[in-house]
Amino acid sequence: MNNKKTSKTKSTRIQEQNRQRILEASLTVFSRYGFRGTRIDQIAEVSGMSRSNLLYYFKRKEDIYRAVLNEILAEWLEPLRAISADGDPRIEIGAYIRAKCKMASSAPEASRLFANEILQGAPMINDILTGPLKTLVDEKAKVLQNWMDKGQIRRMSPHHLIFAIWATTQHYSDFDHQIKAILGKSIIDEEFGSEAAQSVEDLLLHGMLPRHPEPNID
Amino acid sequence: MNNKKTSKTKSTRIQEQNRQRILEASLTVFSRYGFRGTRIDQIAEVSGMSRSNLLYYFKRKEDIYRAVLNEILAEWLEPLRAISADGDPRIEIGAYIRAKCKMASSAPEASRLFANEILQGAPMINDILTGPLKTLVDEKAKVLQNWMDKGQIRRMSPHHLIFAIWATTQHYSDFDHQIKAILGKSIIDEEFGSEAAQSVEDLLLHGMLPRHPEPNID
DNA sequence: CGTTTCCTTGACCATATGGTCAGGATGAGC
DNA sequence: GCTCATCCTGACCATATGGTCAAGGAAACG
Repeated sequence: MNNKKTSKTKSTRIQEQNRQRILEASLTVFSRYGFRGTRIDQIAEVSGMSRSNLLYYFKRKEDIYRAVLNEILAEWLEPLRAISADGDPRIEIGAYIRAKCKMASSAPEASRLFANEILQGAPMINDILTGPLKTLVDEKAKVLQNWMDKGQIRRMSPHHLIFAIWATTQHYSDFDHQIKAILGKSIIDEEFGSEAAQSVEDLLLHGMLPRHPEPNID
Repeated sequence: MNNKKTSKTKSTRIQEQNRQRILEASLTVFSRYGFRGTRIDQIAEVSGMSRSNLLYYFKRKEDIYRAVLNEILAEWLEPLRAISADGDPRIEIGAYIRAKCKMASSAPEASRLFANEILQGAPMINDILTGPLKTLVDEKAKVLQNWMDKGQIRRMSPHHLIFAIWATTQHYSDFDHQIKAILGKSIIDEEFGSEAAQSVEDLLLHGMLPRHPEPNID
C-alpha cells in the first residue's frame, strides 16, 4: 500500500501518472471553488477518470486537497527564500518581484488555491502560516531592515513592504478574471505578463528606493 | 411607525429587520466559503433563525447571494468614483488609498466576498465587471493619464496603477488571516489599520510621484 | 371579539454528495 | 497460457443539502 517499498514496489508509473493527473485536475477545481465548494465529481471529470477510480488513489477529498497544497507550497515560497542579504536590494527585490510575477503568470491556479485557502480561514495550513512562513518572513524582514539601516532603501515597515509585493503580484493571478473583464487581457498571456511585471517592479522599486538617486557605494 | 401598511406593499418593519439580519449573516458566510461552499443552514444558524423562515424571505440561495452582492456593490465602488480630475493627484490618490484601507478595515467581509466571487470566475457579476466597472476604471485611468501628461505623477500604465492600489489595500482584508498569522495583528484592529494605510500610501505615493520633488505648479 | 394578513415552523421530498465494496479487467512476470 | 498484484468500475449506502408545503401562531385592525 505504502508507496516506496524500498526495492520493488515502485508505485508503478501508472500510479505516478494518475496521481499526477488527479493533482492537476484538483488544482484547477479547488483553486476555483475552494475546498468546500469543490465536488469530487468535478475533479473526476476534469481529470478524465471515474470517481471510483479517483477514490482508489485518494481515499478522501481532504487527502487530495492536502496533497495539492503540499505539492505547491515549497515551490511557492522559494522566491522569497532566494532573497540574499548580501546582494543589492534593487537587484534582489527586483528579481523577487519578477519571480512572483512569473509565477502569477505560469501558475495562477496555485496562487488562487492559496487565496481561497486563506479566505476560508486557512483551516488546513494555519500551522504552516504561523510556523515556517512566519519564520521565513521575519527573517527576510530583517534583511530589508538592514538595507534600510544602510540607507539602501527607504525606511518603512519591512513587513508591509513584503505584503505590498505579495499583493501586487498575486493580484494578477487571483483577480485575473476581473482584469480580463477590464482590460481584456489575462496574466496567462505572456506579453501582458511581462507588461504587468514591469509595471509592478517599476512602481514598487521607485516607491522603496531613496529619492536622491543613491550614489554607487562600491 | 406603521406609516405604509395599508396597501399590499410589504415593508413591515419585521420584514425589513429579518431581511437585514439574513443579509448580514449571509455576508459573513458567503465571504468565507463562496457561493458553492456556503450552506443555507449556516446562514440560518448565523442569522439565528430557522432555515424555513429564512427561505420564507428568500426563495433561493442564489437570491440571497445576489442581494448581498448588490447591497455592497455601489458602496464598494464609491471611493474610486470620488477621484476628481480637478484635484491634486497626491491629495486625490492619497485619499483614495486611505478610503480603500478604511473599507478594508471596516468592511473586510465585503472585500472577501468580492474576492471569492472573482476567484470563482465572477459568474454572477461578470456583466458588471465588463460594464459599469470597466467604464468607471477606464474613465479614471484617463484622469491618471492626464496627470501623467502634465508631469504631476510619473508616467506608467494607469490601469496597472489602479490595480496596484486595489491589490495593496484589499490585501489587508482578503488575506487578513495570513497577516494575522505572521504579525499577530488584524486589519480589524484600528491601530493596525491606520499603520497599514500609512505604509501603503507612503509606498505607492513615493512610487508614483516624480523623483525630483515636484515644485508647486500652482 | 373575529377576520385577515403576515410570520414561523416542522415535516417532507428529490437530489446531490462523500464514501464503501465486491468483483471484474488489466498488465507484469513467469 | 497462468498467477498475482494492481487497476478500474458500477452498484450501493448514509447523509447532506436545497427547496416545498400545509398548517399552526402572532399581529394588525375593525
